[in-house]
Amino acid sequence: MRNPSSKPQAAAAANSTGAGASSNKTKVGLKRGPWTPEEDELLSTYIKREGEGRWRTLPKKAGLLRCGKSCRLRWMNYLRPSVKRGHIAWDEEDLILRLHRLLGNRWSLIAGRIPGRTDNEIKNYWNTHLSKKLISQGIDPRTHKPLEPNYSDSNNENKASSSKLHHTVADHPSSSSYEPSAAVVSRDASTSNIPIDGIEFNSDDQYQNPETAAGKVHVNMQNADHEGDVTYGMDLRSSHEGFSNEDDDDTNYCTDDIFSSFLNSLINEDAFNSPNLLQQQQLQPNSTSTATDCDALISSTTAFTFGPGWDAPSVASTTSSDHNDPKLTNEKVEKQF
DNA sequence: AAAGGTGTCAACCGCTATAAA
DNA sequence: CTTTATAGCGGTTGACACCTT
Repeated sequence: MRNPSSKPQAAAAANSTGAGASSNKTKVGLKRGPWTPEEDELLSTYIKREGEGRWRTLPKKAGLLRCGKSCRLRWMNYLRPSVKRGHIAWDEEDLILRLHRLLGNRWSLIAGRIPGRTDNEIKNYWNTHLSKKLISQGIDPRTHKPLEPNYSDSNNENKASSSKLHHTVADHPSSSSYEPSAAVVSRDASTSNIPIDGIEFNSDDQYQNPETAAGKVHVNMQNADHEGDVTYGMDLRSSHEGFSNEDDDDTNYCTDDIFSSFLNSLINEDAFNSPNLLQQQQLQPNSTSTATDCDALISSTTAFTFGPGWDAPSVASTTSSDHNDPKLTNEKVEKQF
């Protein structure tokens, strides 16, 4: 991994306009591009003294020639003490895979479940590593379903002709159909026994595609008014400090808690290793079984009228189509309840 | 060794949601 | 109700490092 500090210094020397600075809407007098150590110091010092927030006025007060948005991003993604940098461990990778399958490209939500990691980092990691990894294993990174047989080949051809493959592949996979045949794909060197939700690693250290894995859980998360959309009945807004929100009122706290439990349950292999769990719970709605995360799952699915019709892959599928509809933000999803 | 291709990641953009005035 | 400010999100870009030929 490159030394993050090297780039800003080089860029500062070159007075670079910075990455992604393609727009001609550059605001006069505002610096853009990579941050210098001096700017980092100014921002850190100011925020430690005055706290976060008021990003619009912050640059001026802190003596920075940056827009507030840029300051916020720099703080959130790089300077915050809680930001963990460095290689993403295999267990984190597992978690990202699971969460992505559940949530799609909800990077902030995913990041909120992985302490110290930022949405930007996870997004980058997904685009540069995981999507390619899944493709190489014959899995559509958007739907987490098996790719069509020729996908890989045609993809490789594209790879040869496009240096931006990791963008185009992630955003526009061509697979619209697939054969739900035994798509047992090999996993890399990791020795994890932790099954991804619905994806179970077998004794050969391979994971089985959710479509073929036993114990497929169906939870109806579709809303009649938004067929195909994912509708979570909880506060989906992420917090980079995990999932705490000090401003939450009781209701929000409750829903956030439920959502956390719900996600935990989905992530937790128990929920998927017990395919009859939902059914059992529904048959015994007054059951006083032990209060576990699975209970939270059940209660949340009941509370938010999730019927037995949702399967995790379809969530990934539908959510991935969501990003063609940017209006369906987390907040919007939340509001649907 | 040089040139061109590819991968990575920080930073940008446009957009939406929410709260406050 | 409208406007404005703020916060936050996902997608995209481009500089730089590394790899391959």
